[in-house]
Amino acid sequence: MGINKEKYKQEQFRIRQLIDMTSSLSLSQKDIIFTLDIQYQDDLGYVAVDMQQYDGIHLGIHLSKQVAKVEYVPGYFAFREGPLLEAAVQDAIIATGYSPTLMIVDGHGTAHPRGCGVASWLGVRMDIPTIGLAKEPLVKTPYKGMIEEKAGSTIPVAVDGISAGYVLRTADGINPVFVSAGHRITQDKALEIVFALRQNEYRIIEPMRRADHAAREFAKAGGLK
DNA sequence: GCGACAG
DNA sequence: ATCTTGTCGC
Repeated sequence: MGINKEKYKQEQFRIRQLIDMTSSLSLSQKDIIFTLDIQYQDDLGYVAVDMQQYDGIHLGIHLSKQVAKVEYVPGYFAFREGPLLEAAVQDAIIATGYSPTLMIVDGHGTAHPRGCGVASWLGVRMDIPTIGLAKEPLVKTPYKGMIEEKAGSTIPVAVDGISAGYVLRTADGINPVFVSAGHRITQDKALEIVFALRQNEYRIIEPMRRADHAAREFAKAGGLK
């Protein structure tokens, strides 16, 4: 079963109009950040929602299993993973009582061919600020040989001449990551927050590493059944 | 037509 | 993303 790309494109264009990337989100030390990651076993997603305060205090991780109903197609990732993330976040809020001031999503926000990656999709759907944080680029942008080796170095990314995020070196001499606004945040603020969350010499920020690890362990345990 | 293609 | 052996380096 292939997906209906035309129908999804229209939905991406519709959501793109609703993206707010001019609001200047300012986080306080006690504001809560949810960082999301999923491990799959076919269409069964093991979702980990890491919860921490901006000051670094870890609040816990909420786990839930969600079923994907759409296949993965590059450029349409949000339609596969978005619904699982939304359900998992709702679960986490109900189960823990914590509500996120900001959510960090494993994937792109505006750094997308049609300016509407999974982080933007989720942010607009839930009307919560989001940041897209990806390990690989989706929109081709030159940065190799251009970005400095030093942690903190950046290269701006543009899609159709519009600012769409940054390539960010999170650790000295290590492959960069790709940061972009999801919703209700500026590109610069998204960059600033991701870099502030980098507390070690790892490429992936701590909350994302925790979510990734937790989802992996969860899938390993759940997958034995 | 060919290659590229978040997770 | 997932599958999977070996290998290099701290």
